[in-house]
Amino acid sequence: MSRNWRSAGTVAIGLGKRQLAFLRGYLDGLPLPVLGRRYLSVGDSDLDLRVLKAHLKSIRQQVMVIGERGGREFKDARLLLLDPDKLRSTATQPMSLEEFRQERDPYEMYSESELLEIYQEALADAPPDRRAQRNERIRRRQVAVLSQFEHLLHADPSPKDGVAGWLEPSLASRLIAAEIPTLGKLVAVINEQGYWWFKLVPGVGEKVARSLATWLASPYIATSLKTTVGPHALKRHKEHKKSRHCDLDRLRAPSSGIAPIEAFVPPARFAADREAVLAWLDGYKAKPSTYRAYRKEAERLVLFAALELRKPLASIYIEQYRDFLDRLAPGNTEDWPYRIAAADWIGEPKAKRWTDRWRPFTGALSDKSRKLALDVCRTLLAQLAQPSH
DNA sequence: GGCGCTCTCGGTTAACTGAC
DNA sequence: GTCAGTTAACCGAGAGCGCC
Repeated sequence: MSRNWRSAGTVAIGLGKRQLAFLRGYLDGLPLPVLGRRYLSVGDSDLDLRVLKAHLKSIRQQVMVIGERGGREFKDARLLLLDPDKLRSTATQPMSLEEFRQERDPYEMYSESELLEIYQEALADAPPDRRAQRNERIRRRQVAVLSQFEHLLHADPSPKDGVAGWLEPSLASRLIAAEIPTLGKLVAVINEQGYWWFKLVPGVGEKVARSLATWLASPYIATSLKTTVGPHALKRHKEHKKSRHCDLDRLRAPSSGIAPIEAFVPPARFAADREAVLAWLDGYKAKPSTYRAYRKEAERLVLFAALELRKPLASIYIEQYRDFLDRLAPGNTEDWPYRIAAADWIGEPKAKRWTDRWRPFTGALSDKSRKLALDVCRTLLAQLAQPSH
């Protein structure tokens, strides 16, 4: 029975108290069928020894994974992989009284009480069996390690935890190979890349990726991590498009403060400008092409006014924006009097609006584009200046 | 996993409309 | 006819996605 993520139906480790009790009983020498009935609730049809051994192997593997959560202090976890039968069979049993009699008193010269006294003296004088003592020490350490695992079972995940401490081993190793070593990094990568993040991880497919994202988004995990994957990473693009407003929840501004207008958080005194522009844009929603073109231009103007001039729209001149557009170019560092570097205004072409890579511009504008931009902005400023606004 | 078609996006340009 | 404002279409690139 394979217990990888495909057959188990889960990517996360799902060990509980019952499984630990199963392992503890095994280490104590109880027969597997007894443990299976008592702790795993397996039916008689599953009492096949091979099935039970597979359960045992799976539990041991998961215990090793959980041991990763404990770091160095659980370096003894590998002791749990030792076969308890071997630990017992190597222990030398003391000679019985009858065997002692045949060896030391074959002709029955001693009375029962005398023989018993000699026997006890011989046992006390016998050299210690070092292997038996070592095995006994290992057994005690096994029990101690198992007790410590009880505590780890209830540990909350943290962003710094390694993926190897929480996920199925082969999955964890693939994430680590893809330079995703921690749960925090995993959430960040999923949010950055979106639903198709798993394309970055060879050997991880859509089904597993979805399962992983769902696990990370579960309330308990999200609360523990203090971060979670966004709704965009849980659904394919077309499915998500039906509820596109959700995108706005996760739009995040880079450190410069630049963000799509829907997510832009301006200083309080400019909040009214942003609202007025959004209201103006609403008037064009029935005309998608116009809405898109106007949003682009209005967005740039609002960001420029709030982040560079730090003035409300009502007090800026269109010439100031013209000067900004004239200077804007990817390599312009010398002839650049503004607060935010030109490079921070310019992003990758085709970057999605809801990613951190998005910027208002993708390069210097052509003459025609500058003219269109200024025309749209002039119209916007004129309409905002009207009394109704 | 590879391939190829489709979709989406930002930038750009051209066409359309109405006022003068 | 000219101009400003508005709208639609096109382009190129990348991502999405189905099929094999």
